[in-house]
Amino acid sequence: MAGRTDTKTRILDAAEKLFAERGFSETSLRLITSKAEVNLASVNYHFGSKKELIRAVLARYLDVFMPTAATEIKRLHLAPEHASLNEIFSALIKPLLDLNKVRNGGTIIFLQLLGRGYIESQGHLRWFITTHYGQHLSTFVQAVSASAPHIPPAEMFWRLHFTLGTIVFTMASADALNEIAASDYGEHNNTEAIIRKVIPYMAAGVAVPVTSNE
Amino acid sequence: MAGRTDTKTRILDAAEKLFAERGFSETSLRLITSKAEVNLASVNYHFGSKKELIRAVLARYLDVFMPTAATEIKRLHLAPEHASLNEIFSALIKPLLDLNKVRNGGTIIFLQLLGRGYIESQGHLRWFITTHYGQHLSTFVQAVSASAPHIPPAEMFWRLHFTLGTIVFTMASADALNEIAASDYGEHNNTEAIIRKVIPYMAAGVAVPVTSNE
DNA sequence: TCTTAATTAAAACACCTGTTTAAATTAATC
DNA sequence: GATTAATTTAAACAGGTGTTTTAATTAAGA
Repeated sequence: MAGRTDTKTRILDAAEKLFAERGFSETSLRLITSKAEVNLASVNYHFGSKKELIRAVLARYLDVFMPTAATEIKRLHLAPEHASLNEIFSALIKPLLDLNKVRNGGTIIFLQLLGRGYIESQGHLRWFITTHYGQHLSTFVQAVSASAPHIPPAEMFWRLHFTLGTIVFTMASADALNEIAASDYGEHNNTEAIIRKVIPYMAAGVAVPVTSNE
Repeated sequence: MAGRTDTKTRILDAAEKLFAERGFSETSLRLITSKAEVNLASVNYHFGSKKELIRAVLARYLDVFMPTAATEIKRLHLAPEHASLNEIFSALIKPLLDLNKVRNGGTIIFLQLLGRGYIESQGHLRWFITTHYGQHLSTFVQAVSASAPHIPPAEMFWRLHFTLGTIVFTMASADALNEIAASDYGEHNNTEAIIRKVIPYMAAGVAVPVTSNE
């Protein structure tokens, strides 16, 4: 290995921030490399293509988040009583907030990347995540299902995606919403506060009894 | 007026479909005009710019949806008893499904456009909607607040945006989710079925008591 | 019908995109 | 210290973008 050994890291750091706040296709390699203060061609040299850079950015977070999240969920399973939905969702708070230790603003960056990826990539990210982290994912789904046994699997499938939409859309607009909330209600929430607001909302929605609509 | 009088309409029809399924920045004017079978320059001639075309596409739906939605909400207010959250949200079903009469697949196109707009436009759409349709919007917010008086205004602000995220993200991924649901659970849902699934979820989340998290 | 205005059409414009090339430079190995 | 490999650099490439221009065509008004 040679050269300033952190060129790859500089690119990843600059890219994830820009991707999170403006989206993948709205972020050019020239913008990334100028913010990272590296040469344009270094992206293709180190990552091969922009698409693979996007994958690398996401993987750097998923590789940290997924295992620790799954561990937390399994820890809940060991408890004598079944955990409540609120507890299960809350078990994700620590893994999420730990991403702030990995990098400044890591939590919200990760959630924003997730949202951008789901919406922009037309299913590619969904496929990538389920094939690479399917084990961890089903641990989570099983825990939720066990905690809300009155919800049939197909209905649970939809509700968990509602949940994903709730958190991901919220985080994508978090900055804008926070500004409005601050000026209209004098509130000032950080990422953790927003997560703690959204969990009861999601838990209630996931568990609400299925009714044949009037 | 002269020429094939429906050039503007042809552009709008082609644009909204492409915008909804691939996003605004991923859709080029050349793709739009080729699908619409009109000349490239006609977009700038009739709309001035791509940005104004986007606005026109959204306005064509909002101008139909917003008034009828507000009318439905007001009708609920006239009832002797306060409407439940489920009833309020359900009051939006008819205005939404009526968009299918305006154009084939109008309902899902509108919701997808809304989601794309909120996420891609970095607050521009939010500003546009609140300034142009603020009256209708606050009618809705008031109805919801009256139906869940135990939720403080600031909390309600957040929960209604959670709700927006839920529906909008769901619709943006509706096609992909439907495919998975069909292959994994043998389900086949149309737009209305998904809307009817999501309403109880949202209503439960909006109304859940506020708790100081453990 | 003739004239004027509105619309359509083809081409070019200026700029931005991701990627590749080939030379210069830096680091590692013998 | 010489040689080899890894990395960085500047430049060019090929293609796509929204927009503008200029001329041809079509419709409308006198």
